[in-house]
Amino acid sequence: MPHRDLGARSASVKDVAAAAGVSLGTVSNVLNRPDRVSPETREKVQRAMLDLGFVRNESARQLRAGSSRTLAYVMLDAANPFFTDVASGIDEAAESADLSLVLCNSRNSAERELSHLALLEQQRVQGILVTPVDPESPMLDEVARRGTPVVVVDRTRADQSFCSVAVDDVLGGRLAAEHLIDRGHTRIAYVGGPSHLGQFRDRLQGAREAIAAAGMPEDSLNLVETAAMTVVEGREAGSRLAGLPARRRPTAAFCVNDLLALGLLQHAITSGVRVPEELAIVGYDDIEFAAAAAVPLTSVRQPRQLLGRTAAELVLDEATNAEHTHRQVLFTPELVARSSTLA
Amino acid sequence: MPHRDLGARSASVKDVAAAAGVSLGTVSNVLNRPDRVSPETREKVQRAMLDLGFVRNESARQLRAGSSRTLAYVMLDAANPFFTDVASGIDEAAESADLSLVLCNSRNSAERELSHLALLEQQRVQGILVTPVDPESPMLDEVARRGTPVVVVDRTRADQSFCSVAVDDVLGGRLAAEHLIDRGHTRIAYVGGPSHLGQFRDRLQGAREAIAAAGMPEDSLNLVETAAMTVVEGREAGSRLAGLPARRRPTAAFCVNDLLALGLLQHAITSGVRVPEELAIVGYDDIEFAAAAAVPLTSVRQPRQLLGRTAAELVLDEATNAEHTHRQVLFTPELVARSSTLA
DNA sequence: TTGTAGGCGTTATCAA
DNA sequence: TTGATAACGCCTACAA
Repeated sequence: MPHRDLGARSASVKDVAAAAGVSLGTVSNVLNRPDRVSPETREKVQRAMLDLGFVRNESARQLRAGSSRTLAYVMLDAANPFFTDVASGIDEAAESADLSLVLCNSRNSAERELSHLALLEQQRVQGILVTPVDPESPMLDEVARRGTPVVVVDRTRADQSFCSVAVDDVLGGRLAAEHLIDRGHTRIAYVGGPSHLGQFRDRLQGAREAIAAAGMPEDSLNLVETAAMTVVEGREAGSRLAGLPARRRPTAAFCVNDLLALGLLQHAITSGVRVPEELAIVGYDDIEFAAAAAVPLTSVRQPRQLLGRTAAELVLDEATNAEHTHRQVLFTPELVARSSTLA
Repeated sequence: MPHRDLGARSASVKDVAAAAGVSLGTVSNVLNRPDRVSPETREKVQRAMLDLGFVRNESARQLRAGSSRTLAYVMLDAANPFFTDVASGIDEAAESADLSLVLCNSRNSAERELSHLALLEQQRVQGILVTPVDPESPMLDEVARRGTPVVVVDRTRADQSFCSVAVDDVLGGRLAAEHLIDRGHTRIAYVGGPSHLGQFRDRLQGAREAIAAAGMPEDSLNLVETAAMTVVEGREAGSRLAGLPARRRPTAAFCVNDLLALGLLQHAITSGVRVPEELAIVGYDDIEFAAAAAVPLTSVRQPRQLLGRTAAELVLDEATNAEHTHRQVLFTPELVARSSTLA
């Protein structure tokens, strides 16, 4: 004795028409051009819709229309506040354009990313924003080639076959390292990974440039590679640093993102290492929690919301403007100095 | 001179059939029952699909099939790590069931929530998980009545007309207050808001029960109402507390969530108030950043991922099992004591 | 193994 | 103002 009709197909315009005693076309008119139908009929039809619990079938609608009213953002890691801020920037822009935004989380898995992209493409979304696991993934090209606008967010591609919005990571790395050098540090850890990530490499390059410009030896920079950019990995990196003999131990650490920096900071504090006196720490992203940390974190700020908003605008342009040309927007990061580097 | 055909309709099975020189049914077979078609034909068809950049039209597919393969979670605030953890629990369960999860963010706006719900309903998603702005919203009933399974996450309803998963907030409030009472505090601030939120009220009730059980006067609890549960509001609450004359100023604060607690902590630190000596702080949720805070935060932990996973299982049961009956699952919170309350 | 036909629900066109 | 009809793209019987 089932409690509920599982297969109960919901009412269609046809059912509504029958119930209201009008034709199917009239119902459609009530929905789409209410002014073309007399008040009484309109009311009768609306009454029937209510009674039957009529819900427009978006699939049918879209099939007919050919395109949807939604935008999608495939996030790399929804648990990282950086990306949720980017998403909120996108959301804003989507709302202004009267589109709704759906979020998909690839959780750092290329496979999940792939299946999300495939589904979104099949759903004929207006455009896809994506922070890809691997920006060089050929899937991105395929999706774009088949006609869905794709914009790469917070990453760049070697070629210029996409619109992208990103922040100058080399500059950001340079700013962070210069700041530490200015404060007199000569042994600096560079904490992050995995090392194949573009951000890891770019920020490292910037840091190296700063080291070189200061006339310091290359090995002033001590690489501490992590498996991921999470708080847990940051703590782990902390214990690795602590394991070094004091004379070789860095007096400062530049972390590729704030989650790592927070983990590192946490390790330092629980093991009695004073920050910044014994270990200065610079993070990256300036997420909200950076300022609220044990020791407020010096960090490299990126314009997160702006990043998202701009990406959304680009994808909309690509979706609606036949004259669209790809653009690679590069924003400038900014160092925010706080106690974690200021004695 | 357009660079691109905007309206270019993408290839359909019919086009593929024509290109491959087979019938439409064969193409469909290649897609859905590849074994029923000879290897050569199959290859020919696949070649054509590749050449034409064929992408299945999910709308058409769904229209035919009647239902989609996606689950949706309408989040209250994607910027709150608590909810992203819940989301990841849902995601896990969805993945096991071979459904894909889309996330929508209502950003605390009833209006946005409404439009997301409407669209999801029209899209005939398999089920909707939602942490509503207002659990009593009639829209939830309507959606459910029209046939889309709806599960309320991290909230409860007065009636039992939905499946819901939540955590015992009264108990959580009691645990937090008892902990502070045990540590000898007699003037405790209760920080949170807006005050109409169920969580605000339930946790407050729990705190009051603890106060009463300890034989303390009711006004041992000092309400500090905030406009939202964010870090910024927490800071603001801090300055309000600081404004009280010392003899009336609470020596401890119980914050309705960790974001508030982090903001409060941040204010305390920058204004030289020692935590926990001068002000003990308890948060709620035990988000990852709580342990990494300036002073590691005592907090009431909720089983976030489990919450999500359970909610997903309930909605799937409702979607597939005709014998389904609504259940209200209530999990038990747990106090995690850290330095912010331990001198 | 392959081809043909009908229908899913909506919308728009056209005729009444 | 209202009603009939065709089409969107896919899938599945059923027929060849």
